[in-house]
Amino acid sequence: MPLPIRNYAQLSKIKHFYGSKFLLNEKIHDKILDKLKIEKTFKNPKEMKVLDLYSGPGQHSAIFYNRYKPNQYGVMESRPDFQKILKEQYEGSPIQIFAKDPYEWTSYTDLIDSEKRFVPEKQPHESLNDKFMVIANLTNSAHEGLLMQWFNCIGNTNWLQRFGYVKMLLWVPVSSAIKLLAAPGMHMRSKCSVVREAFTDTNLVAISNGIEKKLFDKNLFESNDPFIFQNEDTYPQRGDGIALLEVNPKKHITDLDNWDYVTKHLLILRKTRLKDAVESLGHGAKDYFSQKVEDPTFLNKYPVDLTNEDFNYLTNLFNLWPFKPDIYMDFIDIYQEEGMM
Amino acid sequence: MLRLPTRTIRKSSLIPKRLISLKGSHLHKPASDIFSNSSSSNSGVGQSLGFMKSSQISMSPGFDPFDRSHAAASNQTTQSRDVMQLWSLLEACICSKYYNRAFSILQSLYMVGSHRPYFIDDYNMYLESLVENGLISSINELDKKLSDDLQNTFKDVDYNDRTLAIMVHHALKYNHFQLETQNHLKIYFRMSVRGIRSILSHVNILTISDYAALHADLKMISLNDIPEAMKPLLENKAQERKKLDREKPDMLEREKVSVGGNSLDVDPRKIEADHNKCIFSLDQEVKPLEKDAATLKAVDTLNMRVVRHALLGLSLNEKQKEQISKFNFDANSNLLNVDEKKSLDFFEIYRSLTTEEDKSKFEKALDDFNQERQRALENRATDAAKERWKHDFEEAKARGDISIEKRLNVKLWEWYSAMLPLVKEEVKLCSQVFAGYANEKKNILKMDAKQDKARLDYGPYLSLVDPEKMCVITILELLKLNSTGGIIEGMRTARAVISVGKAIEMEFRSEQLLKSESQAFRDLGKNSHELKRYLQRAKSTFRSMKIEENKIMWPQTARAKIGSILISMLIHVSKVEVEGVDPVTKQKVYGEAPAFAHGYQYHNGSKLGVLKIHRSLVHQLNGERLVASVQPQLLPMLVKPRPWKNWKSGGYYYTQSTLIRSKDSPEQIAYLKAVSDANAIDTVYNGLNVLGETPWTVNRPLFEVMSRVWNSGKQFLDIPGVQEKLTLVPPPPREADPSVHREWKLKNKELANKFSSNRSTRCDSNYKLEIARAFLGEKFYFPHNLDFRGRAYPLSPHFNHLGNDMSRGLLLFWNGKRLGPQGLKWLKVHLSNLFGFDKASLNERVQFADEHVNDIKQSAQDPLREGAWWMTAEKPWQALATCMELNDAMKLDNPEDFISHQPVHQDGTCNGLQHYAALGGDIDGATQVNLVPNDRPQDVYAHVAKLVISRLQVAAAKGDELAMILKDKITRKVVKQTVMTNVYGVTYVGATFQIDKQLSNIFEDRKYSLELSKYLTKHVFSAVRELFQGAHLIQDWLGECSKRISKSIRLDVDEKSFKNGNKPDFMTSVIWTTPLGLPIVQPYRETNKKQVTTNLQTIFISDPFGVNPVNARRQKAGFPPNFIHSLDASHMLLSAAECGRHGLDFASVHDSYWTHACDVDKMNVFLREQFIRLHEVDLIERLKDEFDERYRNYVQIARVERTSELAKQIIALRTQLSKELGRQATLADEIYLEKRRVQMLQSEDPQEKADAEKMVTTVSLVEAIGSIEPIESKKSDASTLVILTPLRLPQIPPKGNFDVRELKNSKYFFS
DNA sequence: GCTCTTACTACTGACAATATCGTTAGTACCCCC
DNA sequence: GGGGGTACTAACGATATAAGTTTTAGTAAGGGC
Repeated sequence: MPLPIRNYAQLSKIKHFYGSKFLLNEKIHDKILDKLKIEKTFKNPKEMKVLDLYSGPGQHSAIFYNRYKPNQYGVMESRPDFQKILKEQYEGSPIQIFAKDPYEWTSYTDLIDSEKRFVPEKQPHESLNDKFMVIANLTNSAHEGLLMQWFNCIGNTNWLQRFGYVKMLLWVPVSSAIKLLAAPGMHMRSKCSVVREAFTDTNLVAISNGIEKKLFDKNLFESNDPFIFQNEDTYPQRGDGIALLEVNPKKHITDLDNWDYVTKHLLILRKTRLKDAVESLGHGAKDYFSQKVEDPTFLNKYPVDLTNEDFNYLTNLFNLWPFKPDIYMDFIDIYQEEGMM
Repeated sequence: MLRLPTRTIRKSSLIPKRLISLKGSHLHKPASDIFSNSSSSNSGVGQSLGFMKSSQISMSPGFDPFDRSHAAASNQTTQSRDVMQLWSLLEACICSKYYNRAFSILQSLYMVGSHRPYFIDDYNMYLESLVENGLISSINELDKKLSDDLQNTFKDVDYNDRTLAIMVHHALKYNHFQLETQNHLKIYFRMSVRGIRSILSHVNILTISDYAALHADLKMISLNDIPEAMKPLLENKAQERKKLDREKPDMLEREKVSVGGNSLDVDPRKIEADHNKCIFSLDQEVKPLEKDAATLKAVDTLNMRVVRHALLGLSLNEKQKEQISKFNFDANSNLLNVDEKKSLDFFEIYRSLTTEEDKSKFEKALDDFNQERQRALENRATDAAKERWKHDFEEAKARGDISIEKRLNVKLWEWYSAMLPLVKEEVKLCSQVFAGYANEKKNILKMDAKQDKARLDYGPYLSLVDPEKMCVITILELLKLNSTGGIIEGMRTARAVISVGKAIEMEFRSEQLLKSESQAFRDLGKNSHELKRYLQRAKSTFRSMKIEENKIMWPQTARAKIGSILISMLIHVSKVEVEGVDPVTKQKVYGEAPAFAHGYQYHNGSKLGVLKIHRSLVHQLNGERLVASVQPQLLPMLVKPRPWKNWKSGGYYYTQSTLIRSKDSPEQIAYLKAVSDANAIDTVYNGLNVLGETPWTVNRPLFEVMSRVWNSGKQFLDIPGVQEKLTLVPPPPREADPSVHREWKLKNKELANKFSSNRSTRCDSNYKLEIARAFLGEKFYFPHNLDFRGRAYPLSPHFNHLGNDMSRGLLLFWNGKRLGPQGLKWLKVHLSNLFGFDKASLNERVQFADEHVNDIKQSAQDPLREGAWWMTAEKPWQALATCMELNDAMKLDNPEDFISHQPVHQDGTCNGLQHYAALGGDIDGATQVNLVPNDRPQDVYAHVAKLVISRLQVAAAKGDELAMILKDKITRKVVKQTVMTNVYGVTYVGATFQIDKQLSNIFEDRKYSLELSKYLTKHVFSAVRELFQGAHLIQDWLGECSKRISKSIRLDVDEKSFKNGNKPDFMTSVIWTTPLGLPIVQPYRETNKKQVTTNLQTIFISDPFGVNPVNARRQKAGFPPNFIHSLDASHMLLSAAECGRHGLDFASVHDSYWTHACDVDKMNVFLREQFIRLHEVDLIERLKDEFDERYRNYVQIARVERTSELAKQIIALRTQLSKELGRQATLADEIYLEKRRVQMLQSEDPQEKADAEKMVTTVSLVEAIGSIEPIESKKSDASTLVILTPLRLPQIPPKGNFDVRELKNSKYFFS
């Protein structure tokens, strides 16, 4: 017997949406799932486990459950109004409600390691985990930081990503999608898009209508062919649009600390030729890199145009530099001092 | 309980008095009849203390805070900013002799209409420079130039007497015996605007020779026309001339110098030898500062001998005599005792003198000597540093030193040598660009063109200071900034460039001053000693004038630009040897790397430009004594500070300081200037001068103890130990849980934080100790100025009596006074207080000391013994100093005969609350803070703790769990900080944090203790509120007033404020006048930071001359505590002045007053009298009157229900208005109309006035209704209407009936 | 129905700063009438 | 020769950045009396 699904009109009555935005049209959710074809990864969906973070009112959760009947489907939601409606709707149903805060790392360790209420299968970091998937709604702009951290977790293979390369379906604000999907040379190219490039294959699955395509890589709309839904099918309607990303983690380098340092610093001077920009990596870096980089044209490039491959190359050189600075000193300790004068 | 005879009753009894004083009547006699003692005999100021005069000035209609008086040219911000920039550029161009550019800047300045009246000053500056630099070759040429300029180019400008002074000075360069010259001079004098004297008053233009020529040779002026300070010099000059005419001066003759009437015969040969030696040593060690330094040197040399002979004339023991004869009294080579062996302990000598006569002779001689040293000190710092580097470098070279670990100074010298040519080249390029500018630019390469364009900007500034000095300054500044701004091995770029730029500017200023001074007095060379006195006086007149004249500050952008230019050059040349490990071969690798590197760091997603200092250099820096690089403006002074005479004249001799440390608040300066010019704040100056004139010396025995501790490198009391380098925790494995990664980051941040705070306290202690070392045996002073609330602070930041326990322990009064019976008692009380035993009766405290007599002895004799008693004190270093003092006293047969130098403190018990209690008239509160006489001191904190406990017990009885847990845990200590900071407006969260700090000692669980703290804070707050009910009502009232004021609008508001439609920018800051007449302007405005492009990166800085919207939140939060602080500051200054008047040495740390032990009783009487004097007037009521007056006609924005009658009327009026305007009427329009109405109401014309009375505006509608309270609405939706209402402040809360005069006999008020 | 408490969302000055891009305003030059 | 338009540039403003999250007040709603 399928789980009941509440419609837009019912769900939009909820008092607080806590700054998050949800697609609340059952039909469109179905179309998106059609498009996603998660069966390709999860050969036997009935054996899979799904952890649905910041599920909100849980409409999509029920739709997903009804469609795939996964082995276990957990929603983690900490916000009272959502908790309330989830309980009303799904308490006692196959959808398990975890009243924990997805923001807290301990929520996961408690759930998985201590309470063992939701234990995904650990698979080697070789190909996508075919028993475990994460769905999350991070459309609250305040959660952008969390989104980026989750991407870092892919690099670190910790958090939920310790169970292998775990596919994630992430609802994010369009602005975050633009940041993450930016290609080399683009206006919004930044470290987080390099992170995405380095650790994942990410697709744009669906997106609000009325978004300028040119904000994305021009090939992206062709290759991903995202489903475009109407803003009227989302709630709350005010605010920017949202997008659904399909994140597929992949194999990547492991020397992340140096990589992080090099990438971060070079992207500050994104339009300064590499030969000059490298000097900001440390005392005398310009001399070192000019001497080590063999291809003279390479140093004439701009950091914003570099691919992750390029950054890996530079990281490698940096690592071999005898006089490289201490990358762990690269922080500022709180603002103190300054008496009166 | 509070009895409430309401304020109205009280008020009525006060009204007659207030009315009189409001009118400023002379008839009003101070209410001091009650105290017939001397406290209010201070003539003139009397009871009003300055408030009335001052507040009237700053509210008078003619006063505009945004006028140019403070350096802004008009109330239009952009214009004032432009003027400022033009000025500084003009000055720079003139000083760099870019006269063409200067002239075109003058033309731009001329275009600024509002600046026109002051334009002539700028023109004079230009003219003076032309004349001084010989660019005018004849009298006629100058005449022609002037008439050309003023008749054609600057038509609307008239010359003034200063212009004429320049002309006169110029004419006198030619043979003045020629008739033509004389004719010109006559014409100039006839042209005078305000009389000959006015022309002659320009002592900074006319020289002594000029005066001499005019007076003696030409008889054109009489002696009386000549400024007072110049007369004696002139007379002397006349004599000298006569002598010169008669005979060759006899060198030997003049060796007979007399001091204080004692003629000292000296063996001429010996003196000659001295003289030569001295010249020799000067040439060897320190390069002469400038070409005419030779002349000055001769004077100094003579002076030196005088000082020495004066000293040798005193009754001294043989050893002292020997020391004196060996001591080199050359001011230049003996700036300060860097080398202890060479030094002379003046204090020791002074102390050993027995007769008053000897003492005064000694002090006179010392003061003379110190005058020279102070001058040298303020002017020679950079040269001294450079010479040291050079010396070390050459020594190393001589030794053939090639070690990797070069001495720091050797490196610095190398950088300096490498940097210098670059700087010189750049300066050259700049002047080439300017030459090009003169011949109309020609096209060059694009890149170069861009660079040249930039040079046009910074070029003038770069050419002002000698390149050598700029190099030294750059290096020193960067080294000094190491590890500031939270960067582990480096500094913020922004700070670095600004600091360097500022240092260059400072150098320029003092160089300017020195240059013009020696120019002005160059004809007065070899003269006798008496003349020096006059010369000094004349010089100080001259200096004050020069300093005050200077209104120009370089814009931040200019500072940043030259700073960045210099820094990038230094980055380019400075290299250090480095070693590293090859990650592949694991071999050690050696190389060379830039010592400084520019880069960025992220913090919370925002980028921060940093200048990193290479590790290998950082290690070296930690070991060095950096005292050499302390700017002399930051040291105590060897002579009495220049007394405060007006708002920017006082303090150091060659540096300008302002009375108030305003951080970029032109508004504040404007108010200050207005009252200062009207001489309305003399009481403030008096108090401040007393603070500045207290002579100090270093406690040598204590210094020696500290020194030993320091050199051990170990942690001791509050001195952190030496730490090698920062070792961070290695990162966790990649796949560790994110929370582990986070922990790791936090841990490292904490480590770094601890490290750098340790480093900086150790560094700070190092500064303190090094400065103390330099001032061992010296007599010195702390020049003071005020923060914006009027609290006094010493200008010298590192080492002063406001510092920590260590600094305080190191300081002694230079003057000694016999203890006497009371002195001995107070010294003991002082010791007891330092141990924290300060809530007992005085006798008990004396007893405390008596009981520990052995501990005292032991502490004094063997201070570093393990577990010595003094270390257990709350303020150990001061306790040790007091132990030593007591011990020395007790060695005498009669300890009361002991001459004591130890400052004894009297602290207010929670001074803020004392003022609040006096304001609110709370009897309970007043009792608790010792305003009411009592036989033992009351302990507020304990009392509050008690109140809290009883509250908790009540709550616990009702079953409150938290209360049950807490009720036995409350001690005095738990609540102390919160009670104290409550007065200063601590937030709920802040207080919770403070309490948690205490509770976390008791409760393990952090979260739990935080919860408890939160709960407890609530109770503490309400307990304090209950105890100081009146005080809190006042606090609320103050808060409400400031909120309304900072959200009010002036009628002549700038239209730009309404750019956001009906949500205008609020521009009104809270302004009040302290009882002493000091206007206080809360400087909390939005900062308007902008990016400024520099050579290295853009930096983000605010323009100090912008007038930005106020930050209402801060205005509100800041006002109550600031008001109280302004009162305690007033109280302190009054007490200081009073103590000064009675010959007491006085110092203060805000609410802790210091004097000699024997004078404590007197001081206590004075300070209580002054407190009463302050609070006799109902200050709150007066404040409201002042506010009502100052903010009369201001309007505020309110919301009323649309359905109300008023709303309907207003809507109708607005509709009508819109129709008339042909567009939607705005609030700005309404304000404009209201302004018209108010203006017309004040009109002289009866018709206009009558019209105005009939006029209806939206504001007048509200006014007619009176109170909008019944229809006021808090909501902001369609049902409400936004309207303007007149600004109305809330009613003053009722006052309790504590009478402040009771205080008179409360001996524990301060104790 | 009223007041008081709680909780959420709106503040943001500590994005306690900087690189880069886009837009606008201003200026100079050229061409056409 | 003048005026207008165009082209260029300086100047200003806006925006993204990284990635544990952060106070604090004000307002709305809710619950208790």
